[in-house]
Amino acid sequence: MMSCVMELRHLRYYVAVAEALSFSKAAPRLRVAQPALSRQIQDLEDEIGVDLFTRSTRGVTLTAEGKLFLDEARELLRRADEAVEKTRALARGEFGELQIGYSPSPTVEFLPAALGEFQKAVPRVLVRLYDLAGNELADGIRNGTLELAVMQRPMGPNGAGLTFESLHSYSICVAVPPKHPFASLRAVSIAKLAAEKLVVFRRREYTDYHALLDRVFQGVRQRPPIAVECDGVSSLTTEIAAGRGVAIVSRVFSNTFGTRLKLRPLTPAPAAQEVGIVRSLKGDVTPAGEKFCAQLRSAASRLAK
Amino acid sequence: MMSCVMELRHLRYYVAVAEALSFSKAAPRLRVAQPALSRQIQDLEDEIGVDLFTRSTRGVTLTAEGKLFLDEARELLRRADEAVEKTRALARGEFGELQIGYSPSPTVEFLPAALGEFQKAVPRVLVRLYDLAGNELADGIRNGTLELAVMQRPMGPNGAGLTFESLHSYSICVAVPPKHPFASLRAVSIAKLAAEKLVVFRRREYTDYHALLDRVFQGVRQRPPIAVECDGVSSLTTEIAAGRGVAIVSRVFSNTFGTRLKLRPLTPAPAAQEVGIVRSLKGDVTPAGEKFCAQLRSAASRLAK
DNA sequence: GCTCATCATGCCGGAAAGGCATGGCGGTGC
DNA sequence: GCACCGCCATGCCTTTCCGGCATGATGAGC
Repeated sequence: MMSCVMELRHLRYYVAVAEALSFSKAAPRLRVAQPALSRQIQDLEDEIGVDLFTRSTRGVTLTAEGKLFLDEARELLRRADEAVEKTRALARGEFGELQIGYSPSPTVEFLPAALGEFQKAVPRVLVRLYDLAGNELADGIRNGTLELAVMQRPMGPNGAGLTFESLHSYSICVAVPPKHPFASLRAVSIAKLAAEKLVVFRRREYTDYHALLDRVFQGVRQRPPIAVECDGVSSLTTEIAAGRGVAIVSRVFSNTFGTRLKLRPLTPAPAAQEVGIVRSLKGDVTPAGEKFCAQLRSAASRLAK
Repeated sequence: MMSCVMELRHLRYYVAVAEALSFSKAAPRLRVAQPALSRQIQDLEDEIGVDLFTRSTRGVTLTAEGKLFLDEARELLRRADEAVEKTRALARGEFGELQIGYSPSPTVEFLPAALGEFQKAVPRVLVRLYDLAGNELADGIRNGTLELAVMQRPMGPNGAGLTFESLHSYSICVAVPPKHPFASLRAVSIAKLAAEKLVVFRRREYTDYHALLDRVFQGVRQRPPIAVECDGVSSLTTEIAAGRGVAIVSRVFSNTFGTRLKLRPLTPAPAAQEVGIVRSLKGDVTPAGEKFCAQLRSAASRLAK
């Protein structure tokens, strides 16, 4: 009986014989005796129902069908190796897709570097970055859309079902124009802010920012009045530089402001803004995700220096 | 020892288990006992070095790596089937490429029909047609560039190493304007042509045509003078219709000339122009080529009616 | 806690692949 | 033209490994 079905072994043998154009040459390369090879190729030809070789006493030549099948067999073997390699790479975290959420502003000092190094280290991982608001990031992780997020520590109900790993802390400061009286102080007491006007981000888009403000002024009798709400960092910078007021921001903005504004610490110092990795409590992180986290930690630790 | 290498069997088993999400469900479908399946999948996982299933007592689920590998395995099996099928199709003459040379003019009455029917019957065969001069066709077949050619019978040294199979014969006629005295005759004797002027195809491009002329006027004392050489059928038609002379052509042009010219047989009738299939004496014709020849014969035989 | 379903393991039988020896067949060289 | 050599095919035996049966281990459901 020859109810034998085609196996990859047949293809491996076939390619070897077709390349050597000889059974006896191919046999030792395959660590197999020539008669065994002979029979395997016969089985293959029986299975296909087509002669792939024309045998002669001087060796073998490929038939037209044999040439076609050689190409196909090579391709199949290549793809088989590739399939295994891809699967191993996925398990090693060197292949696949990564859905990552982030808040741009607080992560600007280390996320770009981490991402660049990650892509250089494992170029076969496709990283998709999602710039979302804080609660959207948290929801995305909970429902599995996002594997992890790089952002400030989630507060209150927003953090349910999530874990937070702090990578870096930014102290809370007051931003003032260079000629403002505060600029010459080493630190500014929160009480003194009552006499200033505040430039803030819009409450609508920046709820986390306003939560921060609430924490800073917690227990203060009179909060400073709001001079203007801004829709972003650049307009905030302009407003303050123009003297419309001062702003409460984290030290992460020091690079953004450059020499246009001065940052002074507050006394007593409010709780610092923590920035780090948020992931689901239960859902697993893929190996690629773990590698990305490691890269984030590395980039953030260099930042501390 | 588990020196087992991956075989298609592993992939077939894997896909079945992954689709059933159960060893015991998949086993009967594969006509295999469940323990055997179990072990084959274990071997596969060992070979890859990655867990593809997460086992539980209720069944199995795919890991992320398993999902990827399932896609890859399905694709591999599909391509393996395809490879075998393609090879079989090639052997049946239902797949591949066909390099075919032809002379357009003498084959116009059956080649287009044969080609159309062939493409309808075996659409997976890509037919490449080469419109070449007679000697180029013969050379192409001898050096293997062309598998066969559809053309007039090769004459003299041009036919060395080739076989010719006649499909249709066209008698040799004289083409005259409708008002020419010859038009009222039933046949024209070759001797009478001496008083006419000849419109001919250019010797440079139409060596076969001039060989035909030589045969027609073989043994004739005085050949008619050549009035003009034309570069194609349309200019030849125009010249004759304008009264510049008459032409010796095969009856295949009767459709081309329509009512603009009249064709009259010659007496004594010269050897007819045979049109058919030319192939190499030794080189094999592929199955697809044979199929094409059969289609040509079929189309040509209908022509005779 | 018992039962049931599911996957894993041990053991054995058999089919298929592999190895060795040999036969058949052309081509080469003397 | 004959002997020799190289190559592929075949016969026979051995080995390997896959498959089947029986059974164990484990967790879910009642």
